[in-house]
Amino acid sequence: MRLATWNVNSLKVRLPHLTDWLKSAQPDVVCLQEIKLEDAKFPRAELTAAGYGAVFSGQKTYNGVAILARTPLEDVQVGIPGFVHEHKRVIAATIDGMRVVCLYAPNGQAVGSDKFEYKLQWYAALRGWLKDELVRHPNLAVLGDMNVAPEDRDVHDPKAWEGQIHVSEPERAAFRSLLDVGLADSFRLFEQAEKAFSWWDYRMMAFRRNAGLRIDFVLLSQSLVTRCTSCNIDKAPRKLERPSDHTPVVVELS
DNA sequence: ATGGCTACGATCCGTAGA
Repeated sequence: MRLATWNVNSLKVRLPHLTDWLKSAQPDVVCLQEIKLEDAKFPRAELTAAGYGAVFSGQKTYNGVAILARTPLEDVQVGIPGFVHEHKRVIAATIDGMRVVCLYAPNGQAVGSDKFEYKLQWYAALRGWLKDELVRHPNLAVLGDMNVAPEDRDVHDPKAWEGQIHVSEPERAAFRSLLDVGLADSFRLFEQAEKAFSWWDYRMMAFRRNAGLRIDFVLLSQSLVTRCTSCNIDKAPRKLERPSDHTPVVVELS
């Protein structure tokens, strides 16, 4: 079974990239972030033609998440229970007996800003919910754009980024709190090349310089860790014309 | 040199992203 996450930065613009990628990468489940469209404009027909069912929670202009799957998506939940979700950042569904959670974490803008505080509150609520989800669903996969680079090796220039948004200690502690409840960063279960990132700024030729961050993740519960045989970042879509600034992260489960 | 792209919805610039 192949699971993937991809922040597409507008599903409307990236739909051709996505359908091409589904054909070549052949994932069974795909979590999408920043689809940036209202539910009424979700391209259901195109994805059905590609062989995927979908559940989604969208809004105009900003945010929006979706889960695509080749098999039925059941027990769909939108948002974190008890947390006001005026931003569409969370959707979960059960697929083949596995609970799949798709996340788009708040950006946070700048350390100390109101948006930063919101990001930390969102993470605290998320941690509490995932702790309960792990009890209910031993087979739990949490995929998405977490907007945190958890360690210095996930940052192209740790000195330049020190203390900045995405790498500040409160954000890293928030990310680690997800691991503490019983999830593993699947990417680090395996030997990986140095300077492996999942996002590069559109500016400053950042992709060409590999000036990126690793902020997109597939987190797995212990029972799924034992089935995980690989985790890879697929840089190919970032080389296309008009790419998303993020690339897919792909996990194989036996 | 704090900008530099990109997407969006509103116009022909502002907001947001990371």
